[in-house]
Amino acid sequence: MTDVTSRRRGPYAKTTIRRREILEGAQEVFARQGYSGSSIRQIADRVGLSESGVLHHFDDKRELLEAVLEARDLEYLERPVRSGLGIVRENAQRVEAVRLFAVVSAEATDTDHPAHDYFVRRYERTRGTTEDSFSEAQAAGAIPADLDPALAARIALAVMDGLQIQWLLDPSQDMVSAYSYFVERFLEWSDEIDNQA
Amino acid sequence: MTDVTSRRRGPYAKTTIRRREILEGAQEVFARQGYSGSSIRQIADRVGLSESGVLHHFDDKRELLEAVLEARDLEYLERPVRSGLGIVRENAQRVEAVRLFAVVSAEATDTDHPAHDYFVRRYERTRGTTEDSFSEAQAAGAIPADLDPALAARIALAVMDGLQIQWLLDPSQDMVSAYSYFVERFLEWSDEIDNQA
DNA sequence: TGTACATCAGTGAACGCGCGTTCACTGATGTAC
DNA sequence: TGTACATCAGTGAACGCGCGTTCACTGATGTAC
Repeated sequence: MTDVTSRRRGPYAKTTIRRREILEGAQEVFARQGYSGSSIRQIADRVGLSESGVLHHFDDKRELLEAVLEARDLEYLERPVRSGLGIVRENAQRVEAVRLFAVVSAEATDTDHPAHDYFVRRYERTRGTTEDSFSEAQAAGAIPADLDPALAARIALAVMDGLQIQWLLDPSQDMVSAYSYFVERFLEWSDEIDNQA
Repeated sequence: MTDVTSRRRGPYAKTTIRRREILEGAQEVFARQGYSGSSIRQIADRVGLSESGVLHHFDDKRELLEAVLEARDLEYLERPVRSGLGIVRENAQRVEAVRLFAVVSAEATDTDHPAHDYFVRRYERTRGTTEDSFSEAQAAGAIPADLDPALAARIALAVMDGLQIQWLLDPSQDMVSAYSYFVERFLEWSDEIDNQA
């Protein structure tokens, strides 16, 4: 912590930049081809490094995937709490991130997949926070009081994920208007309020 | 057709059975690990054949995937037209088929994937038939007349796909009750009617 | 009912290739003095 | 301000392995006669 370990040099200034570059390249490759369909070679080429150059910064392929997912998650957490529609609007501008989660989460339904536990936990967490938002919205009178917050949360997340796959297969499909329509009819929530959940 | 080509011997009786066995094994493997994550070796082991034994019946890996998807689709088409809820109920008993489509369709969002065109076409078709069902249901007064059939179709399919991913990640999640709740609130459709779309 | 033989089902060895990972190395960087 | 040197970033060769696919083959099957 202080001088005891001050013999350790610590990374150079370039390191942070390089790691970020590698993570960006890895995300693009993983997003397109999934984990098992991607190779370190492809990622290295994209960043302009050798394979061992990449492995100098990340111990192995698995750690690279975990770092990519973690980085994307942190980016999400940094932002203010948004409505579901706000998230969909944002996602519509970020194909790469959407593709990453859609492709890798489907791949990760296999219990042997390196990111299986990660996605199980992630869905639990997302379901929980969405349910809480719905409960709060009910208390505020923004959505119907008789709506089951737990079921509604699962359904709303399902709509998001499902629309994303449709959109990735056919980019001309408009995710935002479809989700907006769902919010109107299912949550009986006008576009203007658009604050939570 | 008749005697002109009668010199051709045609496959043995065993062939049909073997091909089916291979397709079943291939489906299980593809469903778990996707296309690029699976190997012919894994499939051959499951059926009790050598790699070249499998390739005697199917020219290459790509053709094997196409045959698996086609066989699954034919199976679906053989059945009578069912309600969305009926499909979900059926799917809840067939993890393997659900997993196959969920995993491979996500992988196939990449335009270079061998099944990309297949899934693009499949979604178009499914969207179309679902929309038609909704229109008919509206004419019959079974669902609200002011519902947009096209948007509702996309949303209903999205709910199915999204719930499937949640279910695959956590098998304790009940797809049927969640979809049933969606149908009640979104289509304002009581469980009893349960006939079309 | 018997037999010849074309075509089938399936094997095992071999191929070239890309994979993830290791290792010894070279040069750059920054710190301690 | 200068210098020694530990630690860094990154390379290139090598590894063992599994991959999809080919090919020549062996034996089983079924048909024609």
